[in-house]
Amino acid sequence: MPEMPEVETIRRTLADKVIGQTITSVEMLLPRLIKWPSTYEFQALITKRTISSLRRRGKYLLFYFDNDTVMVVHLRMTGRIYYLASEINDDRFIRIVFKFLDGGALIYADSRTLGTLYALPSDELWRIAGLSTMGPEPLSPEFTPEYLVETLAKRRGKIKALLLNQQIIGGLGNIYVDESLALARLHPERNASTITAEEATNLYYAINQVIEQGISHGGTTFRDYRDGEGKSGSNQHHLNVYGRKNLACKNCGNLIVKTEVAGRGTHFCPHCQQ
DNA sequence: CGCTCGGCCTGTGCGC
DNA sequence: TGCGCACAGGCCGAGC
Repeated sequence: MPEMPEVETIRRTLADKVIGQTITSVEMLLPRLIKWPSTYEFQALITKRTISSLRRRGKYLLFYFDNDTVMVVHLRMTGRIYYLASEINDDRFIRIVFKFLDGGALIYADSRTLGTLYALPSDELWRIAGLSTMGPEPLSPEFTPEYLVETLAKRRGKIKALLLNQQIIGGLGNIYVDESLALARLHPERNASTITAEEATNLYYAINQVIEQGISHGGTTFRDYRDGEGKSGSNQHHLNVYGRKNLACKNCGNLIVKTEVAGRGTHFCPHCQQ
C-alpha cells in the first residue's frame, strides 16, 4: 500500500502527536504481526518508555524510544497507523493499540494483516534485512543520475521490476514506478541494459519529481491509505497513468493500457512510452 | 548471483 | 439480491 510519499506523510503528520508520549500499555489484538522479538519482549521493550523521535527509511517507519529501542513498522499493503486523542473509533481493522499516558493512543489497523512490526536496540537494526540491504532513496544525496545510469547498465531485467526492487532504489512501489516510467516515457518492459545514459538520467529526474509531487499532495489514497491523523491524501487526482485504464493519455490522447509486468498490474501509454 | 514466480492474508467490486 | 472470482498500493523465499 503505502510507498515512500505515503510513509513520509505519515511521519510528518504523526511526529507532533507522538513525540514525547509515554506508552502505558500495548493491546495486542493480533500478536502474529510482531516479527521480532517475541510478543512479550516487544511489549516489555516499549511499555513505560517515551518516544523521542520518529524517522523513516524507504517504506519503514522507525519510532525511537528513550531507552535506545526502536520500534520498526512496515505497513505492507493495507496497514494504517495514526494517532487518536479519544476512545471514539469506528475502524473495523484495528490490530494493535498503543495506549499513551495522556489518554490518547497510537492505532495500528490493517485489513489484510500483512504488516510487520519489530522492536530492537537501535544498534541492531541490521537484523531487519529489508532495512540493511535497502538502496538509496529518491530525493536523497546518495541517489544520483550517475548511480542510476551505472546500475541500470549492468542489469538485465525489465525496468519495472528493477525499480520495484528496494535494494536498487528504496521507497518506490507500484504506483510511483508506473508514474515515473510514464513521465520518463519509458516502456515498463524495457530491458534495463538497453536504457541509454540519457534515458536513465531522464528517469532519475522523473522519479524525484513524481515522489516530490506525491509528498506535496499528502500521498495517494485509493482505498486504505490514511496519514498520521487519519486523513486521506490527494495525489490520486494528479496521476498520469496509474488507475487510468482506458482513459485518454494526458499527453497524446491515446488510451492508457493496463497489463501485467513483473507480476504487478501495470499502467502505461503505448504511444508515449517506448 | 540474478531473476521470476508463488505465497502470505483479507476485503471489495464486478460480472453473471 | 446473491455468489464466485479476480484483484489489490509489498515483500520474502524457493527454484531455475
